[in-house]
Amino acid sequence: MDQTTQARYEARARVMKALAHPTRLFIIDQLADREECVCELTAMIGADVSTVSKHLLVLRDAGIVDNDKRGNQVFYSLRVPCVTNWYSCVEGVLQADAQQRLAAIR
Amino acid sequence: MDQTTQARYEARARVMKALAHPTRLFIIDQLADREECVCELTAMIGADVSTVSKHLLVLRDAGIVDNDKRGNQVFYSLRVPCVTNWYSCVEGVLQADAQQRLAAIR
DNA sequence: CAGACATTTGGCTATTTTGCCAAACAACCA
DNA sequence: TGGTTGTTTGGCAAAATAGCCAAATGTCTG
Repeated sequence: MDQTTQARYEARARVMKALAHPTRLFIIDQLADREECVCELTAMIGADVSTVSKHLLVLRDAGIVDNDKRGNQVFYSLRVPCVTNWYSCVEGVLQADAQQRLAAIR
Repeated sequence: MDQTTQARYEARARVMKALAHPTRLFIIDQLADREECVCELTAMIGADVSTVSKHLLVLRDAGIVDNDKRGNQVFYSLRVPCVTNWYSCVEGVLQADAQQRLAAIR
């Protein structure tokens, strides 16, 4: 694998890695409909604000969300909405798994 | 976030996490066309065989690949091909990033 | 300006992930 | 059977991640 190829896969992996956490996937889902402030997301998630803030930073660094400071609060929004399309595929993986486990039992 | 919801996001995150590594993304790409043996993948990747084997185990545990032992060698194949569709979206994230950086320079 | 509210940052520990080596296994071949 | 090839497993050290608390920053309001 040459260096250019390797760099491309590393860039892709950085994006994937940013999404590879339950809390961050939940955030993505919330932002699919509309932007939300950190306070609202924190209330829904039920973790420390600092924890949520760091998750948002990860998503931002990966280029997946944008943020907009308005007055007191900071609103986050999805920059690349297509990430929500992945779910059907992820669910496909999970369902294939479930079916295989069922088949093993029979 | 109730427990059922949390469990769902954790399941999704496990799938995403399995893909969140440059080497494993490369493997997925190779398997998009045809199955490959561990030896061939190892040659292409240029890491220790044991390292490649462990990456394949991660993908297998996540339900993304299947393996088939034939004689001496083990062939891996994609079980859920749709994962390769994500690339266009990931590239979208990366390109949006690049454009934003360009805009910042101007 | 002082206090309240919203968010980020620093720092720390616990946990997970990675990648290599060495060793174990498994299947083939002479 | 003994050696060779292909693959997995165990173990370990280095690096990355996660989540909490405390403290800093920024913004509004009285």
